[in-house]
Amino acid sequence: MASARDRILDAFEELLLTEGERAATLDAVAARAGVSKGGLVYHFPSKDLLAHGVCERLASLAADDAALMRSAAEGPARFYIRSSRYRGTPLDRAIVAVARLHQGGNAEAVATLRAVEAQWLAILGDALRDDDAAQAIKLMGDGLYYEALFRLPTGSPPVESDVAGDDLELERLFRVIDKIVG
Amino acid sequence: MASARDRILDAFEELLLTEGERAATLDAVAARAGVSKGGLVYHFPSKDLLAHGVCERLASLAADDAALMRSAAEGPARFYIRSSRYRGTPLDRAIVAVARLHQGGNAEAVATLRAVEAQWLAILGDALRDDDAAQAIKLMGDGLYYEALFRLPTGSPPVESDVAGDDLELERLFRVIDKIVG
DNA sequence: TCAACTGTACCGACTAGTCGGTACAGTTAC
DNA sequence: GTAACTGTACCGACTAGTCGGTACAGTTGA
Repeated sequence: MASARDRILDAFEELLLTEGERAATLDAVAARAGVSKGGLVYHFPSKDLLAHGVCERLASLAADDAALMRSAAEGPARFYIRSSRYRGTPLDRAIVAVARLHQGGNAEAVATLRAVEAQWLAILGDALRDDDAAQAIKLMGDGLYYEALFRLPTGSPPVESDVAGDDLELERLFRVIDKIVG
Repeated sequence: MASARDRILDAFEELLLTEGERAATLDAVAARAGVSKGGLVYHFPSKDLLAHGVCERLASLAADDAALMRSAAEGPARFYIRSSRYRGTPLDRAIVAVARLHQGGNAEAVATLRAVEAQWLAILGDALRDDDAAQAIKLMGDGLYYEALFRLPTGSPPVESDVAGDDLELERLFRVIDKIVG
């Protein structure tokens, strides 16, 4: 079993994803993590520190992802679009969780997301050597996340979408991207 | 002076935009609208009905916008990208307000936004006769809104951005779009 | 014509419940 | 013996919604 600290962060993320920021109360997080409220507070003395934990996790996962993106065989643009589709990876979950925190007015969440996105845009710009194309592709990726943000929340099933159909959609987007960068 | 009902809806939108969903409490809305809480409740007996008022307003503004988009001289694609940049128009404000309501778990908000977006995608598809290009352009527009959603909130200045610079960015996006639809 | 009444618009104090956070005594595992 | 908890009781701030009341323009009927 994962450490209590990790289970608490997982539970917080999960609640942010599936129930929204308002429902992610300390009591609810403790219950889902299988610890008492006292136990939660032992690890995270305030809710801000809990949010900080999720932001840290995002920053770390995003740094790993950036490294993969730079060295991806298919190139950063395809890699970026591919990974912009919500797939429930740890990085996906962290991004959406932090986006929800931002909606709740958490300042660190905005800064963290901005840093992550700036990094992506920089990698796209470096690889494509065309700032306009990089910006356009970045926007398409943002759009995919925006869609995910609206498909996910409030008690719906955990989004186990049609993978074959999604791959088709991805191929279509790749063809459009080829027109942009070509 | 606008009717109390309209002032209340304006105040609710404004608070959703600038302070976020959590801060848009009944007391705060009443104070900003210049009515008492009792007066607010007279017009909107529950918070859900207040949200319903904003959703109705969005649906109406979006219908007007769809008509303009269909008959735009520059074509629906350029019109869509142009209007996807946040400019603080009544439609912009209504969209962001409803997006924030969605984050707060309001079911009607999701449905309203989905309907509006489906309409846009349909218009793009009809005009371009290319579903892939339509989807890509739709994503770019979503991405622009996603950016706006993250630039706006939590006590920041009301976003009066550099119009000349933005127009340049728009021209660059248009050139990318020409590659897609060409 | 004027008293009685109706409906609309609004005020502000209050209530019941929720949430973040505190406090602390006791338990378990290494 | 100490770190990592559990369980419970509590507090203060805040929030949605309630409720009794006010003001006043317009209508009705003798």
